[in-house]
Amino acid sequence: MSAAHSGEVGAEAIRPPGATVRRAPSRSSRKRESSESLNQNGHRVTIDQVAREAGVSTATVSRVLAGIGSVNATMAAEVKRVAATLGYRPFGAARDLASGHHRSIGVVVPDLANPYFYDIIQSAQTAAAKDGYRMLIADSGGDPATELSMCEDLLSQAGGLIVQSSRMDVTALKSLAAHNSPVVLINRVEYGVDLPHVGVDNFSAMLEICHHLTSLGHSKAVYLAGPASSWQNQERWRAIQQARMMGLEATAITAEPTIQGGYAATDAALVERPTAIIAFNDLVASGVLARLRELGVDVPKKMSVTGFDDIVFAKFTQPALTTAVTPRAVLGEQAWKILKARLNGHALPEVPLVKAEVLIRDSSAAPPER
Amino acid sequence: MSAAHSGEVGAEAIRPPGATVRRAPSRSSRKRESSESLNQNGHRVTIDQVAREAGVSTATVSRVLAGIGSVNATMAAEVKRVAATLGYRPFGAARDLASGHHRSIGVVVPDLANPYFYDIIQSAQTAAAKDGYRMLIADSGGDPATELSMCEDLLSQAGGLIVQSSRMDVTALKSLAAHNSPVVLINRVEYGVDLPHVGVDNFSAMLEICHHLTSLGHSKAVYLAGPASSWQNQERWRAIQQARMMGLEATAITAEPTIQGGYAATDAALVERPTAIIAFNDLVASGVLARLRELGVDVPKKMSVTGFDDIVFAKFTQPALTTAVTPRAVLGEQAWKILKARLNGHALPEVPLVKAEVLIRDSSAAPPER
DNA sequence: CAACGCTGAGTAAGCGCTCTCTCACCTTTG
DNA sequence: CAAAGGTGAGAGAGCGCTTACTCAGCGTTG
Repeated sequence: MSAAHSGEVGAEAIRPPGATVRRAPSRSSRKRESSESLNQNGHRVTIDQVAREAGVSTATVSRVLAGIGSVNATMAAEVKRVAATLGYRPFGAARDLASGHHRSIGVVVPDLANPYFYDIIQSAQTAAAKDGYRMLIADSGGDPATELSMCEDLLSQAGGLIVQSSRMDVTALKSLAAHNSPVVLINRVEYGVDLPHVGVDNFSAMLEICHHLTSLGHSKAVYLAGPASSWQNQERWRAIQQARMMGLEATAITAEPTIQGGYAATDAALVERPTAIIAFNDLVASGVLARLRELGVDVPKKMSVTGFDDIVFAKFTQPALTTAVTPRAVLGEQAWKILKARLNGHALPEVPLVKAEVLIRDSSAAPPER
Repeated sequence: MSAAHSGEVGAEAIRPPGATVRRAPSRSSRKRESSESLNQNGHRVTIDQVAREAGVSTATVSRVLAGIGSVNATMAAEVKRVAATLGYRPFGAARDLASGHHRSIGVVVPDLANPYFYDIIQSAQTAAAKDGYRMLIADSGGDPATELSMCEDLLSQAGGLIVQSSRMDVTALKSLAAHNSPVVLINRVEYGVDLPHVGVDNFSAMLEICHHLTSLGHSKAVYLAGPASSWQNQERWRAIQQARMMGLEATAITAEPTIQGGYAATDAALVERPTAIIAFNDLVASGVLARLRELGVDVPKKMSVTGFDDIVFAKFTQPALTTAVTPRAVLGEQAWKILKARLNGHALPEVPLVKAEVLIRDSSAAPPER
């Protein structure tokens, strides 16, 4: 261990006195480089300035602004006035550091351009905001490799995470769970991974769609499947296979879970000569509808098409889409509820899979007579 | 001013020595309450622990993890190994406080469920992430009153803000500008407010739509207008009025800027007996299309309909929508570019309004013969 | 071979808040 | 009227990092 520098007596004789003191100026010059949240003079307005100006202690300013503890009304008003005049804005990082926890949660989704996620994000954001939390969002691009590092990164900024990670591999999930991270999974149930989750009961909903189809008289369908590794896809496919007992024969063809994906996969689906096409989700179904229109295949007279999710546009496709309504706003709220309990050290609330109601619109009808 | 407490000699005699020292334990017990980012023992893993375990100083750990400065390779490897083993995750707030700036930017939009914003959010997030910034997102619900406080709130957590605030009043904007806040406005040009902005050239694009319509032979149109206070709406309407010189007579009817809004306003538009309906955006146009279909009005034979924005669904409406392609991804990137320059104290890059290309699809054609 | 860079790594001073302690000053009680 | 109990506000110790400053240990030069 080397000798102490400025604290050691002998060293003091060698160095000019006040060497340590001289650091302060260089400090402040460093800060001037960034212009974030600085006032006209290029300095950040701190709580100390407000306190000095208002003639009170920083503790009091803190109390007034946080609205906790009892403070003399006149004093409080003065503090607020000074804070407003100075344009004081608490520096979040300092607050978080002092209080020991972040006031943000992170949300990771595979594709921010997908309308499915926005209802979740919106409701989660609203719910979290009510409890004073902000929301960080990140688009993983659906890449399993970056997903974990993205989560790790967000976890250094956020108190907890809501993760919609259909693809992220189990090892990554386990690593998250192992470090005891406050993470809630959306639409993914993974046995053997100790992470709470919320999700839609995909199985029941898809079974209901199949039932709707068979009761209409369909017996041959094609399932335009989503990503093979996705839990949602697995559940939906499991339901379709189970529907064999109801007399529905189905083959699966994988498609990109997008409009383009549905559009592109339609021709291959037609080769199977089905009377119904069960799409992984509404996006895919929309693509199918567009392609069938091009091909002159009448929906629903010649072909029934079903979607999943009931995104806002499902009602306005031509014809309007028969689909399963996944209550995404509920998912967002539930996710926050669990995360909040987790952050506060409470017992995690038990939340069952959310039921999705099947909405029959105009894209499904009895199959054509043979 | 009252006398100092523990620093005063007289007081020392009264209180037991070491009174202040006793605070430490109560501190740590406070922290145990929150379970965020704590390891199995209920403690946060800090850089000190990593340093001790790896037998180096915290400075070295910091350098290794930040990847700056030169560190002995063996030492670096060991530090990384220890950090991984311990599940060390830097506490973002401490980092931000020490370095003096937040590594997040905030984005405020009036409605997260509006697909218009998806591309902006996605591209801005991607661009910012490349520079090591996270993205905080907030839904103001379009309420002008909450918008400012939401911005203020975010500014205490974020280095800067990207604001899409069609409604926020000028006073609020000025207050933001007055405090020298790093804010970039999207799709709003406000003279007299010293805040940088990026936006689409709504005027030219709408003029081009009008030109398209007049060249087709239309002379009577209805504009289904967006929010009156919105800059975008004002620009678009200004273009339509200018189109009178091209022989296009148009009246404006205000509609909610949603699918439902377009649907609901269609009947009122028809009263004017136009041959074309110019919708504020694609959402409104979709609603119009849905209502016209219900009414049995053939588009485009009996009625032309145009949208604006080219959201992903515009291509798949029936008929496919003629619209102006607003390059939203570009907007997001530009916004970040400006914000970044602002945060780094560089001169703000000059960015002109982005041109929107008009895409003629199937919802517009020559008006019916009289 | 001495004087002089370099380099790599340690030391420790804050960053701007929060919150526990502590005490001065009042208001109740016995 | 003294003792006990409240209550409001100040003091100041950190929170976990980053980074300026410092210096020991070497490799270069003249």
